[in-house]
Amino acid sequence: MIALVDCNNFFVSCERVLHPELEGKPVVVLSNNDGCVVARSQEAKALGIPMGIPYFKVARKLREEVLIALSNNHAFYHDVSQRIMALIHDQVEQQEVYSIDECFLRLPRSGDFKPFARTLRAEILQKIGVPVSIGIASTKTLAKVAVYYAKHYAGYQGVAAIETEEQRAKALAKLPIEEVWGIGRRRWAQLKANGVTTAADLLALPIGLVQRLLSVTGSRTYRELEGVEALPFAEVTPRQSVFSSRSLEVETADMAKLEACITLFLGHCCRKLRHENLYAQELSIYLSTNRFHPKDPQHHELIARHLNTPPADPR
DNA sequence: TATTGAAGGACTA
DNA sequence: ATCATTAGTCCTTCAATA
Repeated sequence: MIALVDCNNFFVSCERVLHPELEGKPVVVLSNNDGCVVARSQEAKALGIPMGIPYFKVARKLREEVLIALSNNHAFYHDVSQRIMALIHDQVEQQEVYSIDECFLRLPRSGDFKPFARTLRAEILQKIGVPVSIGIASTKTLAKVAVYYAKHYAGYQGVAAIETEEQRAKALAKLPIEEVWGIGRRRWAQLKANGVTTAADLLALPIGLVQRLLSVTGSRTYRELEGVEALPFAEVTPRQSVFSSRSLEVETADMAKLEACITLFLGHCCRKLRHENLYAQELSIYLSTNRFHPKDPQHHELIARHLNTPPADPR
């Protein structure tokens, strides 16, 4: 069996560890340049604040003190994440850290998993102060489904399991297709056009059609929803690339400014590489115009160079 | 004909 | 009218190369 531990509103929960007075209040955390909302507390979601909304659109609510906005403190969130992951790691055979706020756990084939999950959840809350939701099922994708129920129905108290065929059928019949892991905007539209609105509807399609419509990844999702593992469980996921990028505050065509940015970002990437003892095989640089102004002339360019001898120094 | 590489895109948190 | 993240993975397509 597989469990998924998913931190609730992670960035906001981290801020609440430092500022307990934010508990119960509508809080959002902003992106790097305070450009848009990247995390929302339950209360902020209830106010109808969408994910990714630009700062200026919530500015009025902030002035009226209906909503609290915080700048993001990524180094701290990273630290909290590492403490949570380490705490969990000590209690399971296998752990795959999937993102800053989620990890998959490999559990024995059979057993009574819910008491374990409830205890783990309580321990993370008590020792670190971050509330988590835990989903248990036979595949990663079904564990995601279970987490969806753990988060959306208070009755589950943060822990939901799909352990029987009846539970699986019921969970999938009620799950909107767009909530399925791996179904994004594009695939949602394609499925809707084929009359699919729930996860159960997807399984009712012939696999051939799913293969044609959604290709390799879609077929994997299909099998995973059936309860057959189609995604690898990877304890170590070697990093493939490091990145550094920013949206510039003002548009510029000034080559000197762009060069300065690129030098800065390159230095940042090199620091990351050194920190993790990695070597670069390829260097790519991209530049993009503001794609949110579609009427302006657009230009998107990526250049890539293979590096024969991995450079030891950014200069 | 099979493999490789670049470009582009979908998706995720 | 404003603003509009950042970092990452994997897959597909198509053309060039062996």
